[in-house]
Amino acid sequence: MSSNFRKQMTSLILMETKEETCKYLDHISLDCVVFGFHSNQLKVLVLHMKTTGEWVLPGGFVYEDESIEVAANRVLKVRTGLDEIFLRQFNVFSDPHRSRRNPAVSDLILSGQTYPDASWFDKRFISVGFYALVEFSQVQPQPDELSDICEWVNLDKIGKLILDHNLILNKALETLRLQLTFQPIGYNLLPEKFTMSELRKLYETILGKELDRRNFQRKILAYDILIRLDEVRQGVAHKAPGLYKFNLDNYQKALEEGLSGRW
Amino acid sequence: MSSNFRKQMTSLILMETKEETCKYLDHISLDCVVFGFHSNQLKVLVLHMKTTGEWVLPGGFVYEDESIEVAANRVLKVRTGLDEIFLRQFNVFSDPHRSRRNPAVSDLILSGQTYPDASWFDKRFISVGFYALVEFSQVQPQPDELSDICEWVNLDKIGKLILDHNLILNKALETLRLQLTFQPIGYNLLPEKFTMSELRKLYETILGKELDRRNFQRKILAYDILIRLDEVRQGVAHKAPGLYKFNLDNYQKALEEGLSGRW
DNA sequence: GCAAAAGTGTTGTAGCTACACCCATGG
DNA sequence: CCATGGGTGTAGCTACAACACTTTTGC
Repeated sequence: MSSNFRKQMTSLILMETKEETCKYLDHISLDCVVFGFHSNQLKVLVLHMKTTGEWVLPGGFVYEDESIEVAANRVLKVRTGLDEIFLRQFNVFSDPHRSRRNPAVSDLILSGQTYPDASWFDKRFISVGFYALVEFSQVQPQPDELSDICEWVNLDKIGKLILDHNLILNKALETLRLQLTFQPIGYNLLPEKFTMSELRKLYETILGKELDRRNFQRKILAYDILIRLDEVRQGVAHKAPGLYKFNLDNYQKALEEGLSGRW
Repeated sequence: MSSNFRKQMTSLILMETKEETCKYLDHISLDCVVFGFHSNQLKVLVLHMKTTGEWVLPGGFVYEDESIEVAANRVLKVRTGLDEIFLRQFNVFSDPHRSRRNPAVSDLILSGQTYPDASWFDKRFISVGFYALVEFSQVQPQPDELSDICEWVNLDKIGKLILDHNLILNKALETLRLQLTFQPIGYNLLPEKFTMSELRKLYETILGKELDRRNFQRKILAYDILIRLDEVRQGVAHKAPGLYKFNLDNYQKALEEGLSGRW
C-alpha cells in the first residue's frame, strides 16, 4: 500500500466526516444484508475493498446519540440512495474473535477526528446484523471511501466475504425464510406492479423450493391481499401475464395473523 | 442513602469482582427475561433493587473476551444456579435515551477495578435482550449485590419495571409466541415428566388463548414427539392423568419442520 | 353418587395437493 | 402452428374444529 494511496484515502475520509462532531460508540458496529430481487433472482448488495480486495457487507458504526436502527438507516441511505428502507435487526454477532485488526482501515484513522484514537479499529466489535428489503430498480449502489465497487450479486454467486460476513448473510437468509409469513417481504422486494410469476419466483427463491404455479396463485389470491390491475406485461414471448399490486390494508391485516400455510 | 450503606455495598461488589482481571465492554449490556412455568402459570424472574425499590430484569455486562451468549450464561448461572440454560437473543434495545444515570449504582464504582472509570454507569447502554427457558423447580433465585429480592412473578402480576424493561419483557413474550412452533419451548419449561394438561396450559398461557383439550391432545400426539409413560400423576381429585416425556429425537426433527399448525 | 377432569370417537368442512384442460402470444 | 407460459377448474385427501360420549378418581 503506497504512502500516496494512504494520504489520498485519509483525506477522503476526513472530507466526508469533517462536519460531524458526534463520535462513534466503541465496540459496536452494524452490518446489513440488503436483499433485492431482479430477473427472478434474489440478490445481495456487497462492497469490494480497494486495499485488500475482500468483499464485505455494507455496514457502519453508531453515533453516541442515535439508535442502531437510525444508524443502519443512515448507513444504507448513503449506500443505496434510499430513505426509509425496510429494515429489521435479526442477530448480534459477538464472538470475541470475529473481528481483527484491519490495517487498511486503522491506518487511516490517525487524526482522531471522529474516532476516539488510532487504535479504534483494532478493538473488538460486536455487530448487530440487519436485513434490508429494497426495490431493486430504485437502488443506486454507492461504494464508500474504502471500496471501489458496490454492486448486486446473485445469492448463489456470493463467494467468500470478509470476517464472519458469510455467517451473517446465512443467518439473514434463514430469518427471511422464517419471517416470510408475517413480514411484508413481497411488498418490499417487488416493484409496485408485478406479475403472479414474479411473486411466486420470489417465494421460491427465498424458500429454496419450487411451488405449484396454480395452487400458489389460488392460495395467494384467497388471502385477498392483491389487486388485479387492468394491465398486462408486454413484450413477453407468450401469453401476456396480468399485473398485480398489493392491497396494503389487507396485506397488513393478513400478516398480523400470519399467512398461515405451509407453502 | 447513608455513607455506611455505600461502603458496605462497594465492598460487596469488590469482593465479587476482585479476582477478575477482565474489564467489561463499554456501552454494552444484556438483559434476560427468564421464563418459568409453575402451577399452570408463566412466571418471570425479577430482582428488587435495595436502594431505589425498583424492579429489574436480571442482566449484566460483557467481558472483553467473551461473547454475549457466554456473558448471558454467566449472569444467569449466578442468578439461578443453573448451567447451560436454554437462551436465545431476540432484540437489541438501543434507544439513546433508554438508560440514564443510576446513582445507586454509579456511586459504587469509584475504585475502577473492573470498570474503566467512575462515570462508567453514566454512559449510554445498548442492551441485548435474551429470553431464557428454565425448569421452574430447578432454579434457586439469588439476588445480586444491589438487590434484596430475586423471585418469580406471574406474568400477569408484573408491574412497572425499571427503564425499558417492560418493553423488553413484552418483546420477549412476543418472540416466544412466534417461536413456539420451532423452538423446544415445551421441553425447556416443563419438568421431565408432565401431563397433557400441563403441556396444553403452557401453550395456552404463551398464546394467550384457550385450546380445545381433545384436539390439542390428538394433534400433539400425532407429531409423535411424546412418549407416554406407565405412570400417572397421583393425588388429584379426579381421574389420574397419564404422564408423558418428550421423545427428544423426534421433537428436534419435528421442530425443524415447524409444528405446522395454527394452534 | 357426584363433580371434575381424563381419555376416545365422530362428523362436517376448509384448504390443500395434484392434476387436466384451455387460452393467448411471439416466433 | 407450435412452444411457452398464463389462467381456471376439479377430484381426492388431510387436517382440523366442534362436538358427544365414556372412564376414572376423590370426596
